[in-house]
Amino acid sequence: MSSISDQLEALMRGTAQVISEKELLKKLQRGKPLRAKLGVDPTAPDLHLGHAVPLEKLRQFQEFGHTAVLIIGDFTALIGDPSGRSKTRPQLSSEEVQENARTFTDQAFKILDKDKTELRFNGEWFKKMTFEDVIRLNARVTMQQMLQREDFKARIAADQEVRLHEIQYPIVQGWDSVMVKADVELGATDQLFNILVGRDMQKSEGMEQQVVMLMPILEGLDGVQKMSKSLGNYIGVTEAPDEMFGKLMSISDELMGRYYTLLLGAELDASAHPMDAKKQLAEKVVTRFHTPGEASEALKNWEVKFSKRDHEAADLPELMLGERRDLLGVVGHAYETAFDSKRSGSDLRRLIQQGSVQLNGEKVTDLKSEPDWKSGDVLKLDKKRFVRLK
RNA sequence: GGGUAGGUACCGAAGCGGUCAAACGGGGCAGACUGUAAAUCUGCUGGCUCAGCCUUCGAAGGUUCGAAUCCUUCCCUGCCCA
Repeated sequence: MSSISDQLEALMRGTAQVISEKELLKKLQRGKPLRAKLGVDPTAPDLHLGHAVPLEKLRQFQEFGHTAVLIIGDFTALIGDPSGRSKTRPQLSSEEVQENARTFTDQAFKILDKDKTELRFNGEWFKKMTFEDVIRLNARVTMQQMLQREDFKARIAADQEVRLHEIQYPIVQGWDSVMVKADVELGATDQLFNILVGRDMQKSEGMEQQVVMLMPILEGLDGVQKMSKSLGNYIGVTEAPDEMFGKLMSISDELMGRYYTLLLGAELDASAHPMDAKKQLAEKVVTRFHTPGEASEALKNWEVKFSKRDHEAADLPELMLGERRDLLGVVGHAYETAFDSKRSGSDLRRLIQQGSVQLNGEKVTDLKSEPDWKSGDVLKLDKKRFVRLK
């Protein structure tokens, strides 16, 4: 068993802000397992590496014998967290939320130890509330407090709308902390405000206040904006090894350092060649969500496909020709069947005319031509997509 | 409720009767260069049976040879006042 100070040091690692370390120490010294809370909204059905950052921290708590309390915000998702938002989040229907919640938890347990996780849905307590309860809950906070919040302030300053339901969000999230008696609440840095409200709520309930533990926000593939599904700059935890590997390889060197600290909890070895370092990063991350075997397979595949550009040897999706034999038709068919991606005709035309499409390494730009398709031919669609004809 | 400013393509933002599928910027995609990187340069960025045609500028009507641009009604948002 590790000492309290070792534990504290490990828990503090990689955090962006903790309020406060002293409180955390005090709680740890008590020797009782802590209740570490992480709330997630099942707004998007798929988890990505950005979500993985706080989940990893939560797992660390589990490893030290604490209880992970994972709250699925089936109720809060109906509101939509305004954190970091410059506009109102769309509200989801209960059906969508239910559906998302399922896939969400399945994926979260790729990281968390399911047996040591207390899974809660906040609809459990909120759906029972009467309007009177809601009013009373609201009486606990002031308008001024809510307006202190940066997101709201900014929107108000920019003359953008702020809907009343949005200012309910922190109150609701805060109440979660009371209901699950959280000792620590984890979250990304944009959760500071929400989590602090939780502390206030606990205080007014005469409870010991939770420690706020904030994790940095992981930038997406573009290296600028935070990783999010809606921005399309994400790596999903369920993505195939090759896909995941490829995406990781496409990040900038600068971003790679971030990923090292936040995803691997390690420092980037500055002496290594950036590409080697990146390959290692990719391999480690893929291992985490798949298996070591699949990870090294993905590495090999990537090298064959992109470093050596040896598409003969690469493991590519196979394509059965469809009805059409003309270039435009085949390319469209390839996107649809091999990559499940529907593109408009104009889009395909553009791609072809701009020289993205190559047959066995040769650019082919005549839309209507009907090349002599042969089994084994390699057709490049765009930078990342290739198929082999069957 | 009163006053006022607005609603334009993925986003921001021009346009204010024809030359508008709609300037410009961002984003995205592609090409060149590379380490499938970044940066940079270039091109593309509504759809289609693509030298042509069809559908877009909050919605529905109307005026006109012709509307994103004018009129009417409606819907939505900001700001000021109450």
